[in-house]
Amino acid sequence: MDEFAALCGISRPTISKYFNDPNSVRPSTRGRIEAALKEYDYRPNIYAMNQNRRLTKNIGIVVPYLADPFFAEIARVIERRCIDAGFTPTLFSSHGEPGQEIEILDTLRLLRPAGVLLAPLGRASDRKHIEAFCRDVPTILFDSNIEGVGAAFVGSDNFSFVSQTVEYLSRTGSAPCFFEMRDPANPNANKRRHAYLEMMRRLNLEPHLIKIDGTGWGFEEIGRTGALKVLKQDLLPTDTVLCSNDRLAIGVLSACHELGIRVGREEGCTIRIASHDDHPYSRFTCPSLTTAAHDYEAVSDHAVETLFRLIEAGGRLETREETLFAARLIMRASA
Amino acid sequence: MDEFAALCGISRPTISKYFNDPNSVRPSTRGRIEAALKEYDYRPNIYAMNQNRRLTKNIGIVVPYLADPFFAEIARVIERRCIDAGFTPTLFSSHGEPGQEIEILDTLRLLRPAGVLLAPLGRASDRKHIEAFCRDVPTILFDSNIEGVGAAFVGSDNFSFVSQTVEYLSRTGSAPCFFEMRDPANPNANKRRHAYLEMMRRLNLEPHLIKIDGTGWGFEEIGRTGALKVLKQDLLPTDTVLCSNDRLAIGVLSACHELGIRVGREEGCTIRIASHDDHPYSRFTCPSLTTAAHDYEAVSDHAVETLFRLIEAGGRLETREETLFAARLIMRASA
DNA sequence: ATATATTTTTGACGCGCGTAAATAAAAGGC
DNA sequence: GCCTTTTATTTACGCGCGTCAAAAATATAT
Repeated sequence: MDEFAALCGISRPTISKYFNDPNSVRPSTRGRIEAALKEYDYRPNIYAMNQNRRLTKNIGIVVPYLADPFFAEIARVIERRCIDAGFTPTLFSSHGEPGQEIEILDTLRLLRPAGVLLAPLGRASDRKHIEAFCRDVPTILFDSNIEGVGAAFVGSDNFSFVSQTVEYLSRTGSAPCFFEMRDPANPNANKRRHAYLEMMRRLNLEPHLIKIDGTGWGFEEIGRTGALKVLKQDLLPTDTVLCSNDRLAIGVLSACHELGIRVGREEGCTIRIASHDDHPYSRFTCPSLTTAAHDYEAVSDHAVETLFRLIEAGGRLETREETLFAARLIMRASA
Repeated sequence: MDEFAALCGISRPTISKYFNDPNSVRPSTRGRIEAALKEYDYRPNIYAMNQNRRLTKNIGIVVPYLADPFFAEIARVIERRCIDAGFTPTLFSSHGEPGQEIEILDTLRLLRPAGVLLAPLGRASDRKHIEAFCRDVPTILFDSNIEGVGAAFVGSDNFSFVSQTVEYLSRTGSAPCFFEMRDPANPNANKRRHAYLEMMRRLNLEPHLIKIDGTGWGFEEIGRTGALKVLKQDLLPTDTVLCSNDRLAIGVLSACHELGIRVGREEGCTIRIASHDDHPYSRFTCPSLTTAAHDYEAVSDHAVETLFRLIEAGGRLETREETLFAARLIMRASA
């Protein structure tokens, strides 16, 4: 920066000022700087800038598992929003490991981020550690909530998801059973089960929970194995299956195909399958998957906007906001 | 660090030395530091460390499109390897945009990475810019090659992929036509087309290329739309389709299902579909997808190991190495 | 105990930048 | 042209650490 300042014949502090806000210097000065900029392609070192700045332009984005296209997609949208707003996002994935999540938060502190958008692992998360982090760094939780932690939570309204699918399925055919992992790591899964039970109660229908075994993030395989077992033993209490999430449903569809069971609402189909999330691939499954869609855009936008508000407010909001977006039922071929 | 040094009653340079290599200090000193470490959970600021270090422990990982599970998966494996080797990887996605790729490389310089693992966008990449980057930063290209750029390239042998699928398909049924995008962004796609043509020549079979329109990274949708058009107009020259990659194939499968065309090698199926990549979802498609698998592990491991060698060698290798790993044919239900 | 080798400490400088206060220069108004 | 306001410069310090050279302390060998 010293060299560059010399090259444009302007003092370094003025250059520094320019990079913090191009409009804070006189137009003539700005012109000279920008002319020199074209010639000598200099750019300030953002990591050195962050060392002394009162407030950096860094934003941390943390997702639990990036190899899940759902998170990959939401991360992509959020990243873009941050860049467009003049921030420098850095993306981290916990890769499903609580240890990694802790490590990431510890590293993130050193970046001195203006704010963080955190989608926690869920039940596996170290609550105390995340709490401590949120006390020091302005943080918005998204996707999965941890009660009372972070300045705000932005996510989807699980009841809205399940109520729509249950209502639709039971209106157009037999009432659904609920297909889920026995021990789901994600708190949304529990909320969805409760929503299912509540909806069935309201509709005066008998609920059936099918809990399958399996751990980790390989949901498709877990769903497939679980479905094979259930289907082979003919344990399905109804011909309509509502899966907790699309990735499980993808596995169930695969199992059905393997067993020659035709899925859908067409003539000749013996089972209907629906699910939740509107996973990027759910429109390409065979048959395409009837599901309840997240309002990706709304969740991303609102999470980012809330973070910006939080940053501008100096890192504190008056009350902890919880914003939930309703789902949109997507009727496709599977149910 | 000053404070922490005072707390353990040891000088700051010694602490600094400890963090660079715990074994470089006397065991008794090390013991005292580690005891204090437990008590006062201090950790050095990696971004400040990187400012003066001769060689940082940073590694940059750049992929073209993280919402593609193929890259998400490979990034996950590579990240893990780097962490295990004591490095600090930072992951970036170009999100399919050449501008982003340039931006990422420019930002990456500032991190002063010891090395970079770069999977370029391909044809859309700004070759000059990447070349300039590689001159300054030790870089290994992976997945898609840019001739002569970077210290080495690690990828898969496209001929091995296509030769195996073509051989298998033509041996077990009618010879395949080749289904691809008209204007693929990825150089591997071109290599695969050439491999297809060459294999058909060797087997003395007539080649058929089916080129479909579409741009961007939404390959499934492109494949689906293209296949719908081709199938509806009955333009398929043979009952066996070899897709350039699995994501296109997922779209083709979806189109077939939509049109009631049964896919597979079983009785009653009218079309066979095979593909390349062994995408994480290809085992869950309906029917499951016959494909040629990347040796993910080998590519990841070798890329990382080559980078470590490059770093230890001071950033230069004697000659530019190109390592290609053979594919493994995965026979599933679709062909 | 002495000499030698090893480790640690001290002190000082640098990385690339932000920031604050005092001073100097330029712009605008009359 | 002079005065006031705005903007730019100078100077100096700080961030959290690496690194180097010289001096001091400690360990090892004899």
